[in-house]
Amino acid sequence: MSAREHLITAAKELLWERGYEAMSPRAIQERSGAGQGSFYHHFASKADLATTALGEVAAEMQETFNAALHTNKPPLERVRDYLRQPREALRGCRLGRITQEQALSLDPLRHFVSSYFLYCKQEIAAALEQAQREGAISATIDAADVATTLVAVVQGGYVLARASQDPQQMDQAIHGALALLDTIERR
Amino acid sequence: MSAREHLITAAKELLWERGYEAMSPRAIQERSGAGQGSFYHHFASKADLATTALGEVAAEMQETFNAALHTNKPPLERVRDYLRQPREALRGCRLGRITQEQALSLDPLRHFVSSYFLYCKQEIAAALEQAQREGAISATIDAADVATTLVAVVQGGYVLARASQDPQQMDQAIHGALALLDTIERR
DNA sequence: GTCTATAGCAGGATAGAC
DNA sequence: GTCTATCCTGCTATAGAC
Repeated sequence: MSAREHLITAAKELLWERGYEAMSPRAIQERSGAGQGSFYHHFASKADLATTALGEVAAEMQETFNAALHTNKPPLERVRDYLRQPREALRGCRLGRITQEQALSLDPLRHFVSSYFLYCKQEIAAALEQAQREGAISATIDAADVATTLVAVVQGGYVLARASQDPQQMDQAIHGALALLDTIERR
Repeated sequence: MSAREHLITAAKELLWERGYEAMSPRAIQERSGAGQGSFYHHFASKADLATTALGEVAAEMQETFNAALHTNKPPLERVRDYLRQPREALRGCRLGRITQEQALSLDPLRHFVSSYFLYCKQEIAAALEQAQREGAISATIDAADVATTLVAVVQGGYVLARASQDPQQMDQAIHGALALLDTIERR
């Protein structure tokens, strides 16, 4: 692996562990094994490296999301699969965390985050609409609203888990959402 | 208002706007109109001032929460009132934001946040249980799980709103939650 | 209680040699 | 491409006068 790739890998780790502001070029260099010279040879700035790193993170997260939502299962089951995906609740969301940082003002970074959430919401809404057409769930609910709610539950689950330093908070939030989903199902 | 109070007020504002790490003693002094001397005369450190400030914030937020939940309305309606409370979605949650900061390792700060969420969850769960006893909602759902889900929706709503810089994301998440709540209601 | 001066350190980046 | 040395700035806090 080249120095450039080592730097990106280190940045992805540190963005998750500490966030953008708290990720110093020094720390990136130490973790990657690359020196100052390599850093500023391959990237114009810390923001530049972070953009590359977060882009990779966004791509990975979208793939993970698709693994749950793009299967041959019935649509409502695919939504449940998304909710039930394993998550490292205490580490927080790799994209959502940017949301609470000054770095949110860096447009390229924010773009990755908002695009990811938009994608999740749209795919979940599409699945819910399909479930409605198939008569699996109530036709009166607003699929887009509920899709947003479900994505919010996951993000909120991270917040609650970190606040109490208890990963079960995420599980509880997810279980509650699954229970509510069961209720709109027609049997 | 004394210099001490000016400092606390400024810290509360800056904690909301920028978070703990990005809130410099300099900025607090400038906004409060107090000098270095006053700062370190009244508080031992930035962490000390932040603890005092966040304690006041937590108290205010609990009061706001109680305004919705502690009324004479039917329990399910009180839960809805909580969800429908006005929120400045783009500014984020004054307590939830700490969750994504290094400052989470400062135990006094984290305590305010986790206590607040615990309180909200318990009160909402109690209201849902009362609704169950009154036969207003399905008796089969787990009130504690759903209470956690609802608190998570609000926190997630902040995340989504900030990510897209669109306060409507919060409204959408809340609407979806209200729609799901309607579904568990017995009519 | 409040002021000014100052210290020590880390962040982010540049320069120029190799 | 990578290294070391160096720069400037701002953060957090202390010192000591008033």
